[in-house]
Amino acid sequence: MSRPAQGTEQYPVSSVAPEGNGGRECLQCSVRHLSVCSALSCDEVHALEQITVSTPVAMGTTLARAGEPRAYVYTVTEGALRLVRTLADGRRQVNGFVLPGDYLGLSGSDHHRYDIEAIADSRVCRVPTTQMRDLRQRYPHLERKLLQRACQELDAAQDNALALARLQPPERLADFLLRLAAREATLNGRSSNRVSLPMGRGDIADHLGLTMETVSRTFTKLRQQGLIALPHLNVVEILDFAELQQLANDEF
Amino acid sequence: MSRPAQGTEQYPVSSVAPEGNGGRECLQCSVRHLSVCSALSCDEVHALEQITVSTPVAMGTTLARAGEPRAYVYTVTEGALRLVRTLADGRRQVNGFVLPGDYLGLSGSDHHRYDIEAIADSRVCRVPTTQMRDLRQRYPHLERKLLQRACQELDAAQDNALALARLQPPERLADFLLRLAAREATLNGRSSNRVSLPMGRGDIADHLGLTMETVSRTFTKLRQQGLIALPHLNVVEILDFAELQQLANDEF
DNA sequence: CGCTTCGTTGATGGGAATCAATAACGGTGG
DNA sequence: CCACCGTTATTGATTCCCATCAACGAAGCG
Repeated sequence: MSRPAQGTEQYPVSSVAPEGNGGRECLQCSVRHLSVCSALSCDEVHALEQITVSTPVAMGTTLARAGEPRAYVYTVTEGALRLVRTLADGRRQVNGFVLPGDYLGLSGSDHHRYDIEAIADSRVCRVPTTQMRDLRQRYPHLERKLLQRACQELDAAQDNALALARLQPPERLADFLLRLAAREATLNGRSSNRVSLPMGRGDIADHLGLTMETVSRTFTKLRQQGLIALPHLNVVEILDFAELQQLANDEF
Repeated sequence: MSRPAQGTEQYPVSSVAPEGNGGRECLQCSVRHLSVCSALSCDEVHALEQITVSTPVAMGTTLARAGEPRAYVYTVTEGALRLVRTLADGRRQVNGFVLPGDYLGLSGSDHHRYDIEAIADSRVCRVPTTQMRDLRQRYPHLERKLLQRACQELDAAQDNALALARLQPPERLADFLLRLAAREATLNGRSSNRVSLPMGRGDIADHLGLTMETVSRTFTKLRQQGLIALPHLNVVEILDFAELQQLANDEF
């Protein structure tokens, strides 16, 4: 069940230190993950802190199920989750992967539209939707940040649609890897050629609209072409960034 | 060129009547198309009105091109437009169709990400992005409405991604037709079995990630199955709503 | 060390893309 | 009103690629 007692996280230390209990240790996530630090005053951050609950989520756990009322919004501080939709006949779509820094709660529906499943031991910050609503009304800055974020996600969703509609398997995979790399880069502050894949091949397939076999073959192909290396199953090393970008039609 | 001098539009009449010039005749679109009538005060509506310019856009005209700076946001009051992205090798994606009531301007980028092309003689209301920014800051209601709209579009974009990733051609087309029908229904206030298709087969194909031939064949198939009829090329009559919904995996 | 799960590789078939030809539509001018 | 033409849509024949089915191999875990 893994409550990883690690000290490796390197958040920027805030003036209010975490105190180790659930209700307190999440100031960082509020600041970091809603990206509101520049927009919120000290009072406002305190208000956020009051209603934020940091929760560990073990790998394999389902945080929410499609159709359930959306009682909470979340920000993710550790680990990785997937957003899954399953059709009646078993066809599966992974709409996206939720990584540290991501906000879960931008939806027009008051019910969950996806299963939210932890694919690694994770930690999320939980805020009741009702309180989030109050908070948004109280702090226009917050609403502005959320709108900005929603617009960015909209752009990303549209890029994804292009990939699904018109790109070939190798192009899709290249696009996917580059996006992952970009996310890791912004998250860590530094760019690296190594990208970790917390998700399995099947998840990648269901995200890219392919089968697991095709994903596997495509990995092999990219490896044989010298674009990437696979030092471990879940680690990709990007060998030829430029070529990969060209393959992914990265002209934007 | 077509400046359709028609009197068929049936907007709810507001207290400030249109005066026929460009700067004035767009109160309706502000009210109707940003869906802010319930949120804005009279003063606020006047402020919107001041900076709104209604413009005719002839069929075939390109309103904006991908890569250009986003100088304006738009609301559409008449006609239909398409959002198009074209890859270097000619592959095309139609990200969506913009119909009366839609808002064009939710993007995290300060450059256009799509070509915006009129597929019918249209009319749009134009607001400079700078002024829109001011307005949003002044009226939190407006920002709230925009966030809500962004969330709805996000949901729609994700539904679309599911269709592209996992649905078969007949399912995709069924989904597409039902969505069009739903939009027309909310727009007209009444539901109808007749859906008009302002876009050509090629546009539908590039929207659904198929070829024009497959779209055509799929129309035929649905017609032969008795789910739809095609009284004209650009009009679909939905004969079996329930069956069509089931085909589209409309369980949401 | 054996088991189970997950990933890779191979062989085959189906379905959409492609290429090609015909048919329907819409606008124009006689 | 109708004949003509360009465009768009439909239908047909073929090809190719991905999904499917199946077997093998690798990795994590007890």
